[in-house]
Amino acid sequence: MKKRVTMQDVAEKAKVSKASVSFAFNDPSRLSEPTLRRIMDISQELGYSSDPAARMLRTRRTNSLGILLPQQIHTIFENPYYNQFLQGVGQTCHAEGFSLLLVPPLRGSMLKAIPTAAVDGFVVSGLEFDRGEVSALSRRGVPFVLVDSELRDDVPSVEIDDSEGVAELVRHLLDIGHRKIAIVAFETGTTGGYKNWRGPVRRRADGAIAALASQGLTPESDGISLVEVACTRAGGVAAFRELWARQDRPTAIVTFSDIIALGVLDAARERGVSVPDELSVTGFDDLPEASWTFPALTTIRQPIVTKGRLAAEYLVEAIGAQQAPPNRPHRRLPTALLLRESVAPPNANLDPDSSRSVTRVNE
Amino acid sequence: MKKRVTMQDVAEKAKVSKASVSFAFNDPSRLSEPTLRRIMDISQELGYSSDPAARMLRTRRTNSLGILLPQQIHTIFENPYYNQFLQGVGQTCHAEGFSLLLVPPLRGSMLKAIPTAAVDGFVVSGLEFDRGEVSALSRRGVPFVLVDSELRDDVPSVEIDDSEGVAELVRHLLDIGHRKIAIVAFETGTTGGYKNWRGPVRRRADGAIAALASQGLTPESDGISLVEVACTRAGGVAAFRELWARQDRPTAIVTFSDIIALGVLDAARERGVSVPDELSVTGFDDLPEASWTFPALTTIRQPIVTKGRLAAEYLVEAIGAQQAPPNRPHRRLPTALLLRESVAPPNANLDPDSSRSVTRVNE
DNA sequence: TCCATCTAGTTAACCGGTTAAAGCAACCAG
DNA sequence: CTGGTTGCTTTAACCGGTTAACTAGATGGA
Repeated sequence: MKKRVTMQDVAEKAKVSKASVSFAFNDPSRLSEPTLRRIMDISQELGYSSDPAARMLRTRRTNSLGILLPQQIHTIFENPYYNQFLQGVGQTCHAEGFSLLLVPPLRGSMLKAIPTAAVDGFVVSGLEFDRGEVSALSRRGVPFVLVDSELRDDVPSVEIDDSEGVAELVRHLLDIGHRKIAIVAFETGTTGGYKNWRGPVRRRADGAIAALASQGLTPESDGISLVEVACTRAGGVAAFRELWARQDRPTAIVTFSDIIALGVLDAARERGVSVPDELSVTGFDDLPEASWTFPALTTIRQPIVTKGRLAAEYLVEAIGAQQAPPNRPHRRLPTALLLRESVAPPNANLDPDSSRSVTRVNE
Repeated sequence: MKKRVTMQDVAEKAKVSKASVSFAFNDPSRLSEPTLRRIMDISQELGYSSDPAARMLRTRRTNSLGILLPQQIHTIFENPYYNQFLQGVGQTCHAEGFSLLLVPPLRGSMLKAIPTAAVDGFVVSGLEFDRGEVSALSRRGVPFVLVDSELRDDVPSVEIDDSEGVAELVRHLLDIGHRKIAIVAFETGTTGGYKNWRGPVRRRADGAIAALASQGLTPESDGISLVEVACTRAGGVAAFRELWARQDRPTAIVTFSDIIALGVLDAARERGVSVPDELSVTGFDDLPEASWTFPALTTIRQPIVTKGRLAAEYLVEAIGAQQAPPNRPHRRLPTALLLRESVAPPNANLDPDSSRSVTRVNE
């Protein structure tokens, strides 16, 4: 158990000041050739390695970005959405030379994790509503960018047009004749039904409700229902079973995540229900899996990788400009409706033509 | 642009010492009720948030683990292997309350990234041979665990039995009659053919060669070949095309990664080559995708999640014991041969019985 | 000769927390 | 009255780098 080697140790042995040792590593041109060589040799000999914490304290730079996450890390990696999102953030990290710190909730709270992370800024994911996080982030004194949570006008954010994405899909279902539509959201940790939903789920539900309204339908109308389940394949299985057990079965199930939709497909297949002949199913995200399944999933594509990349770019920009308040803090990315095989008109035999893949893009 | 609020500011306004402010946050029981309340109120009012760098410098703790990676972050997230591995590491982070810092190479070098990362220890992945990294890590003064690189006896590592895994597979292929076997490795950045391969690829190749030897075959024998491609689906496609263009086509392609194997399956299907009737294909890893494809992939399962979890647990243990040298630094995990549909005897019609899934476990 | 300039280095003040040790008052037991 | 104990708070020494400002000596042009 030997003592750590510090800059002071090197300086003494090389008979120079601490400053010179610092220059040797950070600005070698300020030293003469022999001095530089001596310092480097002695650093090598003593096994010197500089202390990141000390450097960070003095320079106020860490060279890492933080991602504030709503769930524990191992859960995040089970979710293909985050895989894509982190790819995008990773692109920016690479381009700008940052490391990436994954910051899960500390003792169950995102709030508590904020003051302890040594980062130059935060990308905040999954903040559905503000329990004090925004204020804690401001205190913290580093820039931050919210993703999928346009909570306040004065806080930068990157998001997608959840509402219009779902609205477009639901309009399509209505157009081809569906009138018994079940909406399957993922849980937001609220109680009291869809009226208390928050964040992206709320916006998606709003889009669906708006589209339904154009046909005079409401969430309370016969045949329409809104339920919530865990955002997992198992959640999708549960959703299908619940909906199929009802008197008034839906002809279309609109889920707010491809993962849930895959679970619905699993359960339907298990039950011998043919998709899309007896039931249409839709997803959200366009994960890679969505196009591999049988039948291929009709879904709302969102540019997840781009979202991650842009959020991080935005953040890096704010870090560079030491305080310059961004003048247009919100950035909204479009979605695209991908029509694949899992949707057909209700009670129709499978029309071969309907299985072509068609794309429509918003905006 | 306002100045940062420090502990000193709070202390002055509350008419107490810096130490009391520190106690208010870290050990409130040391303060009287009114003082504590006053300090907390004023912290709130001024918007105080403690500085992680300063705390880290003084306490010598960061509460984060580092993962030293061989590629840029966005590339890592494209690789399902790392997805699983990070899940495992994430489990330990959760259990032990750590954040996770992803540390990609800095200006192309893992070596340069080591001194700048503020972490309590490193899990090192993909270090195929030592260009000074081990020594830099020692200097750095934090514990570290190598994964899949048993480089030195005195450095802790977690790995799998690559050699025996592949040997078992190749023995099986030989048993069922294959004599024309192509081995497809992924690139290790070396030149000069298989004799210069390093790391896991080297060990896997050694296993294959040992198994071949039991039938009097060598890498130079007719029908046997060892090639290397990128560890991507596209790499697998390229490998199939090259091998299939030869005079002496293999009856079995043994790849060192499921990703490559999937590419081989893609290319074979495109070419109208039936697997396993005309060609047997095998992978390595048992990624989730391996069991979904048609035909399901015969592969060597390795416990990736467990490997990540154990490496991190090992690291946390070393961090806790401030210097205690671990007495058994190497941990080797077993592989399992999973026989699925992509393998059959050469030139045989598909035997229905051979498509059952069978498992054999080493050791 | 004198002053400006350049080179190679030094000095010392930070950065913002933590914590061992000490101080001080009040209380208590002998 | 004395010495010990308890409860609350302060003092001051760190942790290990970075960097603005300064010095000393050499060079050089007028």
